[in-house]
Amino acid sequence: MQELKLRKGPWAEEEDEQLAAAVAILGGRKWDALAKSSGLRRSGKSCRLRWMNYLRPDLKHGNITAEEEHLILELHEKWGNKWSKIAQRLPGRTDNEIKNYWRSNLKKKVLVLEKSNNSLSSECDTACPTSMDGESLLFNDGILGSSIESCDVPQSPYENRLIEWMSNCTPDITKIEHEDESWKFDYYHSEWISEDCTTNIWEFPLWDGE
DNA sequence: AAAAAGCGCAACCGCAACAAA
DNA sequence: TTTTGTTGCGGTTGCGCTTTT
Repeated sequence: MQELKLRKGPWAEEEDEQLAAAVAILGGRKWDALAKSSGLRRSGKSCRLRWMNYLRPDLKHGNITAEEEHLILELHEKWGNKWSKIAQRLPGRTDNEIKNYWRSNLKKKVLVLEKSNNSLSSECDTACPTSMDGESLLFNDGILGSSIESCDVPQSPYENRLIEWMSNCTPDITKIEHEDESWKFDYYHSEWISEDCTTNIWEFPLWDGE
């Protein structure tokens, strides 16, 4: 008996309904069995992915907020590309969503800022303060914006919009180090906080003792 | 106005870890 | 203990839409 060829590519609305019904009855486990018994011509793997990344009722379907962006940055700095681990700290967000967001937004943002910092440090040394009272303040968005303006470096419209966006958005990406490593800079409130500070601004703890 | 480039996102692929037989 | 099947993860791709030239 020849098996029906499995479907690939975008999911149709009927398939979504069929999958949701199957999960309601069989539960979100045993994806292979679910795929077969539901009549969907999809692999269990594909069903799982569709459910986890799109159909799950507890998913958020809006834009990533500034708080979430900040948390992603913090956690990515700490854990690297451990997207599923990062996603666990952002309820309603999927690893795929965070991964895509990082690739399309934050990575570029970080690279541009790093690149800007490098060029500024060589071309506009006087415009970029590098230290303040024992703290190594490499740059922040205000300094970056004004420094770039003060430099005679040609910019494309795209760069101008990017810089404008970076200047307006909060929190920004900065690289600030405190001489006491147990202190972290709270980008959201723009202040230094102690790592063992009991007042946590986040719904979820950033440091889990690892 | 049209072509090219950029972007965002859903989905696929390969691999490793885990569980069951 | 080994084999086989399933699940979960991270990287990558493809496609449609938007923006730029």
